[in-house]
Amino acid sequence: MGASKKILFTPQQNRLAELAKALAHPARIAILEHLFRVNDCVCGDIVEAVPLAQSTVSQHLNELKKAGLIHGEIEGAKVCYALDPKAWADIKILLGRFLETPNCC
Amino acid sequence: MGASKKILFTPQQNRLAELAKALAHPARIAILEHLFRVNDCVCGDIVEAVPLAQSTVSQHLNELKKAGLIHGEIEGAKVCYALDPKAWADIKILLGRFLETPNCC
DNA sequence: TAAATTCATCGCAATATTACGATCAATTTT
DNA sequence: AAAATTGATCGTAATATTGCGATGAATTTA
Repeated sequence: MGASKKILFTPQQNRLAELAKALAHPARIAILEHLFRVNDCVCGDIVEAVPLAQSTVSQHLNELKKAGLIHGEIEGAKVCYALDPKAWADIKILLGRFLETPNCC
Repeated sequence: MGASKKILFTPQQNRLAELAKALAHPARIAILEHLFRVNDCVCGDIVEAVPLAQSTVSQHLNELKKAGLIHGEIEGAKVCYALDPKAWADIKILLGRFLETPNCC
């Protein structure tokens, strides 16, 4: 075994875990921070902003896309990546609600 | 290769990724939600709240411990798990600051 | 003391992630 | 048209994660 057992959890729990997973790598944090800074539509200079090989960065971009956090638009030979406002609102609500639950022992 | 290259990123980026990683599994979300609900010091009934084997739950608890989000205190034969208020404040600030960065394209 | 409970850890297997170089298709530039 | 740029994808390899049963150490209960 070793496959994650999504069936056993609620959609909310799975979605929250999925969003967290998208943030669970410093390179992806760095990519998102870069997209924050350059809030104009930014293209593949992301590769230069992250100290990893081009193919690796491409994979990380794909994971962010799969989670719905960003989307890329083809613009000639380049691709324009941008944050997805809808998904971003989503993550704010879900994570916000999660973090603000009254806690503690 | 395959090892994560922490050296290449800032401590903040690594810590944020580490915290996100701790949340990146529905079972761990479920465990934390359970600890939220039972805000009295709760003991190992966590296993019953999560539909996985005891050994697996124990591993997830250990990952939450490693990230500093919870800590367990031995109380006789049982162990009392509770949220760590300090780490929780930490995650709120780091994730909050991250999520509230002005965005978007 | 013997049996039961509680929870961590070990050993194992399956799968996922991380990373890179090489390559490919598409588009630009020369 | 030929060369260069851009960025996705493939192949490969190392390592991490997920999950379970079995076992073990400690404590409780009978």
